[in-house]
Amino acid sequence: MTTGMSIGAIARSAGIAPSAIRYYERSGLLPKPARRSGQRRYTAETVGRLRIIQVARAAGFTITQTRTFLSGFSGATPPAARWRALAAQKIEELDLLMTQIARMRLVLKSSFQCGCLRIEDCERAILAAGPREGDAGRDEPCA
Amino acid sequence: MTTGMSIGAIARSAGIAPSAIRYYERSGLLPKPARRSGQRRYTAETVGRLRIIQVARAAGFTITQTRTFLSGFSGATPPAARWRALAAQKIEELDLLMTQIARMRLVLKSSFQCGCLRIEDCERAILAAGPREGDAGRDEPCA
DNA sequence: GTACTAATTGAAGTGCGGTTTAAGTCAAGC
DNA sequence: GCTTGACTTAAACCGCACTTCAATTAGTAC
Repeated sequence: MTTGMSIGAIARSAGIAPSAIRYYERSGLLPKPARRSGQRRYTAETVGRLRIIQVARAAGFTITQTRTFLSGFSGATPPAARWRALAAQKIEELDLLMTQIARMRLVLKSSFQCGCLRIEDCERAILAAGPREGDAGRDEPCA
Repeated sequence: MTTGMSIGAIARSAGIAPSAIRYYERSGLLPKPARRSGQRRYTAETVGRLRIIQVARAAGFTITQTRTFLSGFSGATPPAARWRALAAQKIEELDLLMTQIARMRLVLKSSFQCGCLRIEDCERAILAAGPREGDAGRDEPCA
């Protein structure tokens, strides 16, 4: 604690490989940490940072987008225009993704509840609102 | 007219590259279509199939998972055990993903509304509901 | 027949997100 | 001193999901 955590320790506590952490550092997602005789020393703060990175990645951010995401918070600077645009665009993407996932979930759920779903039903269920159009409230309970 | 659609036509109408369609065929996501003098001929049905594939991919299914997903509906066969297990597991993944995306969306939204969010606030917001992080299928049997 | 376009193939290439490898450094314990 | 184990680096490698390439063929227009 007083000495800081090694890369192995922080990797274990974040459930991630040391190689990934080095890769994130190389990619500019993590700041270069202090070193003690050549070895990286991290604080607990970095664990939180790693978790955000994991969530961002799981939400579909690329490494580059995640870097922009993180740098949107840099210091006390209010989000720059570039960051704002990215955020707005990403929100739209996330909304679309959410509806698609919701539909996919519905199909998965109903398909192994009723056991009689055919692929044509699936197409209708998933594609009900079209891949682009924001159709409201057409949640079909197939089961 | 009843000659069916060319790969170029179906690619345009699905908003996807012909090369991707051939790749899907190779990967077993699409059945081998009829041929007229060597060239693939598709029906409109395949457009729907392609859309499902796109949604499945967008929801995070790999090609292999998508194949299992599609084959879960094969013929009139009720979903097999393998498919059911995949579906159950995928639903859990999707649920986790949904909550994470919702949080991410919230953070994105609030961050460019108030313009004063710091990264520590972000960590608290995103990580609020606990670090139940998704699996990456990292268990590989050494066979 | 000639030209042009869109299709065909297998093989090789690409970009992403890491992982693995090879060779070496450091601190501790025997 | 020697060994052990966790770390360091650059560079090579990997799997995925496609894309691109090169050479060829089929159909249509003139």
